[in-house]
Amino acid sequence: MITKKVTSLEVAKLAGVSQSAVSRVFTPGASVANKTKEKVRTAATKLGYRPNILARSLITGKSRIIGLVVAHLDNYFYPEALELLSNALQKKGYHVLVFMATKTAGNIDDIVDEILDYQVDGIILASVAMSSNLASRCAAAGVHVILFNRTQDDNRLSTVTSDNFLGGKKVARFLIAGGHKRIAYIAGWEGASTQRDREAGFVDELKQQGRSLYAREVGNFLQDDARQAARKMFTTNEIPDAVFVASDDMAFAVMDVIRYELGLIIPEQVSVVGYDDVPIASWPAYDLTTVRQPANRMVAETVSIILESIEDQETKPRRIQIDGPLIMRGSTRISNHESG
Amino acid sequence: MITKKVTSLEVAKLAGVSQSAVSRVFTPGASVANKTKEKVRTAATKLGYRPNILARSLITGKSRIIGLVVAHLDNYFYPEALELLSNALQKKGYHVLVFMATKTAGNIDDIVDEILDYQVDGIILASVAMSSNLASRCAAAGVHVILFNRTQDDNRLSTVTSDNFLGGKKVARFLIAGGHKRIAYIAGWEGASTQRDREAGFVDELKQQGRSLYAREVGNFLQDDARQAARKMFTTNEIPDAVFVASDDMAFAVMDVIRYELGLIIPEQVSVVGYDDVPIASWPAYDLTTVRQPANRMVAETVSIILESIEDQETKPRRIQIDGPLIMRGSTRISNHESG
DNA sequence: ATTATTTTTGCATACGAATGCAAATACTTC
DNA sequence: GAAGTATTTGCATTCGTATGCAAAAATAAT
Repeated sequence: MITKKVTSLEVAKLAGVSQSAVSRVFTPGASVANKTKEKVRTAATKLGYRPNILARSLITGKSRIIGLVVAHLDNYFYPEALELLSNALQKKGYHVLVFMATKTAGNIDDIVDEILDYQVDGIILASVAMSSNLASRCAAAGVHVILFNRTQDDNRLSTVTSDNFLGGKKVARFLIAGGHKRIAYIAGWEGASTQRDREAGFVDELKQQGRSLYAREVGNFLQDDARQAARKMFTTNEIPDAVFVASDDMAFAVMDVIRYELGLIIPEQVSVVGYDDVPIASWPAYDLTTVRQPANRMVAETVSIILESIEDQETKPRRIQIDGPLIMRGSTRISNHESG
Repeated sequence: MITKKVTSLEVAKLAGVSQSAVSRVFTPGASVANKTKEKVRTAATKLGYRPNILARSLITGKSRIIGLVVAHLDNYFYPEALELLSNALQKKGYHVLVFMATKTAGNIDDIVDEILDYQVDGIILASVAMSSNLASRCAAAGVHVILFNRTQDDNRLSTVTSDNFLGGKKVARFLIAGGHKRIAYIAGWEGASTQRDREAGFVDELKQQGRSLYAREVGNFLQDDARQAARKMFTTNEIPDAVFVASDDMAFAVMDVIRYELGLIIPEQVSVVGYDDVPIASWPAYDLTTVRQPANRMVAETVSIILESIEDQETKPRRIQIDGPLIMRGSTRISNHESG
């Protein structure tokens, strides 16, 4: 197998022009006569020439690569977000270099170091936090960092999330209006800002209405932990009549335990609410009431922030919160008058 | 924001050595005295120096980037595979540049062209085919291409799949042994080799046992189409008593239609079998009998093929088929003696 | 101590494309 | 047709790192 990379020089030779001319033809906005553009184009297609992005990056300092760190691909929200992100960036001529954050915490910094090695134009951290020391290094390298679906108190980072606090409030309001008396919560991983904000909003609204949490367990955004939490929560004397689960993914596991292990009826005996509105939530088997995270709008914001920051290095970090509606489905009863 | 990239030259200056020395310190296997290695290392960490992978690639011709084209991230099998792939390659010092194949066919070639622009060391196409013309170009560029979960008659391409034909046979054998009389099939997209092989194996085994398909519809690997197919298939006079659905993802949609739209009982009235064994298949709400595609082994093979082909350009393409077990769960009845 | 051998080092160049600059060409305008 | 302006073009250099080669230094052998 003969590795034959066609270079601009060969094209130049064939077209009878200089290498610079070839480069200019492939550089939008450069000064080239139509005549030579023609010659170069035909020579290029004849040889199958395409500019070497890596070589170009070396000069321009722009690689058209965006680094994406993602964990939890097992939670449906992230594949969806990844697909949207990749597509949106692709349309703008950028591409996504993927880095998996392994579950064991603490290695994010190493990963970001690896990312920087590739001279990426920007970094997106999906549901992952970074050390402030590393944030400095990124800033020094001129690489804009965006947290997707997570916030962090560092004003060098942009963040894009849904309005988790408000989302939590909406759920509380809805459950109270539905006549629920014993309202419980199954938390996500407590280190996550999304978890904290959802719970804060939820509890805040309960308090405003003179209520408080009837029960609380931690599911860590993991299905196994969520199942454990559900077992514990629903094998007490007087079980909750409603539970807000911090993510859809956990909510499915909780519903399965409630129905198939404990034989309880949803929503008659227990209402369940999730968060995310992943596609499965609308499947009839779950038909889960949940707060939608508008992935498309979150992605759109993320992309626009990142492109802006690439074009204008002086862009200030932004913090976007996108409101998402409560999607009412069959996993919750509206009022307890019939069943209570 | 001052973009300050640290170069090997600056490190060299600080360490009091030549640029080559610095380079050698970061090139495994190069000849450097321990003393200078020390000096360079400390100077490097002091300045926060890390080699520029892009510049390195220009020289070595190796980018340590693997291009991955993926469609159908909405089918759980692919996020899982992506995670495994990315992790495995990460461990070997490679990274994955992701390209989404939009549903509209035909543009794969353009995408692969874009990939080649990044001077990738290899290309993985997940559930996607390519034109033979493009296969030639990749071969010419010295880039090894691997089809993941798809085959194609082109001996320049490596392919890694599960043994779909055998998988189909296993399902047929199992359904017949379970006493099913009216056995139906809901196909995936007919352009996909996986679909064809699964169906071929399934029908082949039926034939061997003197049976034939009782009904057949096409679901195109899409949930919407699968729902339509199910509605059509199960609103006839005498409905099938078993249906093999070409993917788990479609099978879930089919089960939902069967249960919640048509009010039929699974498995008493209909047995359902899927293909893939995605995580959801084991959730109690579905508890789906299915053929496991061993994603981890498929990924391991893929990675080993690609690394091998990078190290040794003369590697011949390989075609791997991995056997996967039939996972028996509650969506199928074992024998019809009780219910029939 | 001297020579032979191995290891280490720096020099210079290369990778492939982009770009400032000045020369060359094309186009206006009178 | 000459002078002036605008557009194209090529030359030479640059980006940051790797590497063949020969000189230098360190080590081994005698």
